[in-house]
Amino acid sequence: MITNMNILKNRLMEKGIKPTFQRLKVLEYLSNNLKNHPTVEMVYEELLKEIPTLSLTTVYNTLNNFLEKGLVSGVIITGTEARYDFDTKYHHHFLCKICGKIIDIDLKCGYALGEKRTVSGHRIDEVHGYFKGICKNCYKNLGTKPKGHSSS
Amino acid sequence: MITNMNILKNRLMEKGIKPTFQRLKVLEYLSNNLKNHPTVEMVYEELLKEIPTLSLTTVYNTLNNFLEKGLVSGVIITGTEARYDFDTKYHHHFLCKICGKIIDIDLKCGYALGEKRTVSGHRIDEVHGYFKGICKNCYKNLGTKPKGHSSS
DNA sequence: ATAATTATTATAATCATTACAAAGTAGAAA
DNA sequence: TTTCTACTTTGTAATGATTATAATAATTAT
Repeated sequence: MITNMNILKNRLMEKGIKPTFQRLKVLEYLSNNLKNHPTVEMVYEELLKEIPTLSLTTVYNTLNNFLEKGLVSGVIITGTEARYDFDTKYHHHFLCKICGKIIDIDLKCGYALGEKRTVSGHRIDEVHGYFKGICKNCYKNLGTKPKGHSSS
Repeated sequence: MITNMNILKNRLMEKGIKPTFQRLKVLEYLSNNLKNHPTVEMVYEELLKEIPTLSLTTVYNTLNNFLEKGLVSGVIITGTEARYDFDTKYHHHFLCKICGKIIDIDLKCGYALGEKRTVSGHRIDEVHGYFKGICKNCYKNLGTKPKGHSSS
């Protein structure tokens, strides 16, 4: 257990969110999956084991609520589904095209760090940045597993 | 007419794409809308005026084809729909929460410019970055139009 | 011209997300 | 405790973007 329930409860209340059981559980799941950038489905499937009556709508509502209140941050990277991050500190992401893993990236850049307030004169409210490519680990294994010696 | 048909035709052929009428028209539309970051729907609706038999599927197929061949770049920024950019030079975007306009942003950053080949040891294939906020113009007009003096 | 390949079209299917209304829950007022 | 009210959760249906599929059309090679 990385973070205990009382701390999570306080985090909710600080943001003016009533700490219901479902909300606590969603937040708990996110806090225990800091590196996974979970999708709505991932949160739902996992919590369903503990809360068999849980509704997918509740997970959507809860995550949207958290997002609005700045309790979590959203990661749009695959284009097909939203992902959520317990870590709200400014950071970027790297999506590996092979293993599908999403890796946190810290850049020493005033924009990436959220230090700059404007860009080209426009007021910045959110900064999003991501890379797509092949992660260190998959790249290393590329030579190891030949792609097959089918034809030619 | 920013770019003429022959140049566009050559661009298609260079990338190994057969220059059909529909493909040329889609590419022409993108080249004439460099600053609009059009959605599939925008391309479809506009071209339908010239090509009444055009299918939405063709626009999807064509844009995906262009994307794979690196003829255009994709912009995922609103989260609800894909947008396309004739300009494949590395650049970032700014989405104004008020007017909805997407503005091109050039950052003097090795990552943003696509100069760096790796980040944290991972091989970079694509770089995506965007800001959300209030654009210069909308911000200026904020004071001008009070939001109403309803209650309180 | 005929066959083979590729492109386009139309329709249906899919998938993530949102809308909506019913049912449940918790706390305040009586 | 009971009742009232507001908010939460739930389940189902609707939406909207995108993809799959199969039929038709056009192009290229034989």
